[in-house]
Amino acid sequence: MVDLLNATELGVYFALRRAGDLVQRVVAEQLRGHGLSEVQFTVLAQLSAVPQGLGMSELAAAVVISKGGLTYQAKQLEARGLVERVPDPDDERAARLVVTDAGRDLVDAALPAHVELVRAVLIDRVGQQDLEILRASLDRVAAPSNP
Amino acid sequence: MVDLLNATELGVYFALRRAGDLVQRVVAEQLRGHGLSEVQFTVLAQLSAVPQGLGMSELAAAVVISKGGLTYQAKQLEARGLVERVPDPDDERAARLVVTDAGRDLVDAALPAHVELVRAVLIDRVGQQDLEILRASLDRVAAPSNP
DNA sequence: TATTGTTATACTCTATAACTATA
DNA sequence: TATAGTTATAGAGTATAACAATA
Repeated sequence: MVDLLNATELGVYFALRRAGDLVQRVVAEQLRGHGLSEVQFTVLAQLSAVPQGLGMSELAAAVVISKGGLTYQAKQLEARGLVERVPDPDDERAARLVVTDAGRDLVDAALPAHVELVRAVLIDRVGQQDLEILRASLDRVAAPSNP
Repeated sequence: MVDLLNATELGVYFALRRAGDLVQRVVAEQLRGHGLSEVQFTVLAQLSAVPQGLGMSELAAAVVISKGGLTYQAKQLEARGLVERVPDPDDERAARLVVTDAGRDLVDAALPAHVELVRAVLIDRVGQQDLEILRASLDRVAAPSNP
C-alpha cells in the first residue's frame, strides 16, 4: 500500500491537469485560426526573441522535440516564408533558423488575441493577490531542477 | 495597441504552461512504460470508477475526443483485453465500454508509481500552505464555465 | 570520434464524413 | 428525423536510425 494523495493533493493535481489542458486547448484552437500549431507558434516566438536566430539542435532542445521533428517543422515554416535557414559563419555544419519579417508579422498579428484569450481564461480567473503565489508555486514546479 | 500582460501575469501564464507541460511529459513517459498513452490511461481510469461502464458518446465527451477517435482507442484497448464492449439493455444502438479485471489490474499496477511521480514533481514542490490556494486558483481556471 | 543536421521510414493518433441501425 | 456507433480515409506530427559533412 502506497501513501495515497490526500484530497487537497489530488485536487491540486487534477486542477493543474485540467487547467493546463483547458488553456492548451483554447490556445491551440485560436492558433489554428492563424494557421499555426502550438509547436510552430513556439518556434516562431522563440526565434522572434533572438535576431541572430538559433541553431537547430539548440532550438530542438528548447522546444523539446527531436532533431528530425524540428527539421520537419522548419520545412513547413520555411515553405510558408515564415523562417529562413542561414548558414552559421562559425560552424560549417550548423544551420541557424531565423524568423522572417512575414513570420514576425504573423506572431504580431496573433499576439493580441492570444493575450486577450490568456487574460480571459487564466489571469482574470485568479484573484490579483493570488497571482504572485500562483506564479511562485508553478515556477517551483517548472524549475529546471525538476526532472 | 492592446493591453499587454504585465510581468506577473505573463509569469503566471508561462509558469502554468511550463508546469503543465512538464507534468504531462513525465506522466506520459511513465505511462508509456506501462504500455499506455495518456488517453488510454484516462479512459481506463474513467471506466474504473463506473462499474456499469460508459456509453461511447458519453465517454468521448468526457475524454474530449471525437467518436471516431474513441472507437480507435477502444479497439486498441479491447485487443489487449483491457476493456470490453457490452450491449446496453435499454438501447439497441448503444454500446457500453466496461473495464475488465486485466484493465483494472493495469491501472492498479500503474497507480502507485504514478502517485509517487505526481508527488515528486508537483506536490512536494509546492509549500504545504500554498497547496490550498493553488488548488482554489486552478479550480477557477478549470471551472466548467471557463470559457 | 563526436556533433550538426537531413533524409527516409514507420507509426500513432486524430478528425471528418459517409454509413448502418435503432430511437 | 435524430442519435449511437463504426468504418474508411486522409492528414499531421513524431521518433528513430542511417547517413553525410564538419569539428
